[in-house]
Amino acid sequence: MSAGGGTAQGGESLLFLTDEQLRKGIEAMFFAYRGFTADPDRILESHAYGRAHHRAIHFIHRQPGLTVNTLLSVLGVTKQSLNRVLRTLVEDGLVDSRVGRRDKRERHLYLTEKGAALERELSDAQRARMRAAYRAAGPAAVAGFRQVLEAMMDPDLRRYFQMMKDSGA
Amino acid sequence: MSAGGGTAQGGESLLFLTDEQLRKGIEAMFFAYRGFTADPDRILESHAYGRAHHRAIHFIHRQPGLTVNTLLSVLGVTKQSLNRVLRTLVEDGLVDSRVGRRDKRERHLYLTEKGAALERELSDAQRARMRAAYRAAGPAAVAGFRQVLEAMMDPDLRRYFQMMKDSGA
DNA sequence: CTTGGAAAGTCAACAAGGCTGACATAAAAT
DNA sequence: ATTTTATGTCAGCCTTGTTGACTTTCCAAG
Repeated sequence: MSAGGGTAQGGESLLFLTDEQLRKGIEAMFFAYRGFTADPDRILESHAYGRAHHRAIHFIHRQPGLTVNTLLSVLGVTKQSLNRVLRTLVEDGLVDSRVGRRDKRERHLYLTEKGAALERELSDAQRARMRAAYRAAGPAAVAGFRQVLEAMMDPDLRRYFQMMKDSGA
Repeated sequence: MSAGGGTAQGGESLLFLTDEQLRKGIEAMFFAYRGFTADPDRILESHAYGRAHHRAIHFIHRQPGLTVNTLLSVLGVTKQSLNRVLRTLVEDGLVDSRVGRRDKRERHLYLTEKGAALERELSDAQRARMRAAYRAAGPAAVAGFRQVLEAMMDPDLRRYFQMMKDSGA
C-alpha cells in the first residue's frame, strides 16, 4: 500500500503522515461520498425529490417527533431552506406535522406510512452499499472507519451523534 | 444478510451488522463530510469561490496538465458546469489552459503560482483536520478508514483512485 | 482535398437548494 | 402587558448542477 512510513510494519507506519498520504485520504473521502449518495440519488430522482428531502426524512425517521428547530440544527440549514422541503413532504403526505401538546408553538414531525416506505427504500439501497463495503474491508476496518469519521466531525455534531448512538440502539 | 460470522474476537463482533449499525455508519458519513468540507468552505467564501472551484483546483494540482475531458470525468459533472468554473479560474489567473501540442483541440490545465497558493491554503486547512482525526483515531483506524472508503467508491472511480495512488507517491 | 466526427467552447434557459431580509402569528415567559 | 421564542411565509439572490443547440478547431479517414 501507499504507506510511506517505512520503518515500522503492521499499521504503525501510518502514524508517519506525509502531506501526500493526507491528500489521498481527502480524495478518498470525496470519491467515497459520491458513491455513498449515488444510489439514493437515483431513487430520489424517480420520485422527484432531492438530497435535501432525503436528509429530512432520514432524521425524522431516526428521531420521530423531533421539532422543526431540532431538525434545523441537525441539518445545519436555514429554516427557509428546510421549510421549502418540509412543506412538499407534508403536502405529499410523507410527513406528519403535529402541534406540540405541552408547547403549542412547536411542531413535532413524524413519518407517515408512505414516508416510512420511502425511507425504507432509500436506506435499503444505502445500507446495501455500506454493507458491501464493510464486508469487503472486514470488521477491524469498520471499527477504524467509524473512529476516524467521528474524529472528523465538528464537536457539536459529534456530541449529537454520540448521544443518538447511546439512546438509539 | 450480512453474515453473522463474528464469534466475538478482539471484542469486536462487527461482522454481525444490524440495520441500526449500518444506519449509524450512514449518519457518521453525513456528519463527517460536513466537517470535512467546513474549513475549505470558510476559506473559499473569503475568496468568492465555491466548492466547485476547490474540486477543480484540487485535481489540477494532483495531475498537472490533465485535459478538460479527463477532469470532466473525474469530477462527474457536465462540461457546461465545469466550464463556468474553469473560466473564472482562468480569468482570475489561477489556472493556465494550454492548447495541446500533439492534439491542438485539447486544453491542458495547470495551476499558476497564484492558483497553487490557493490550493495550498485550502489543502493545508483540510489536511489539518484530517491529521487531527487520524491522530485521534490511531494508525490501525486510519488503515481501516481508507479500506472502507475505497470499498464504497463506484468501480470506475476506484480504479482511477488506485491508479493515482500508485503513480502519485 | 474533402469531409466526418471528436474536443472544446459558448449561449440560453431552467431547477434544486443554499442564503438573507422582512414580516406574521401564536404561544410561552417575564 | 410586553417581550421572546418557534414557526411559517414571501421575495429575491447565488452557486452549481442540468439540457439543448450551435460554432470553431482540428485530427484522420476516405
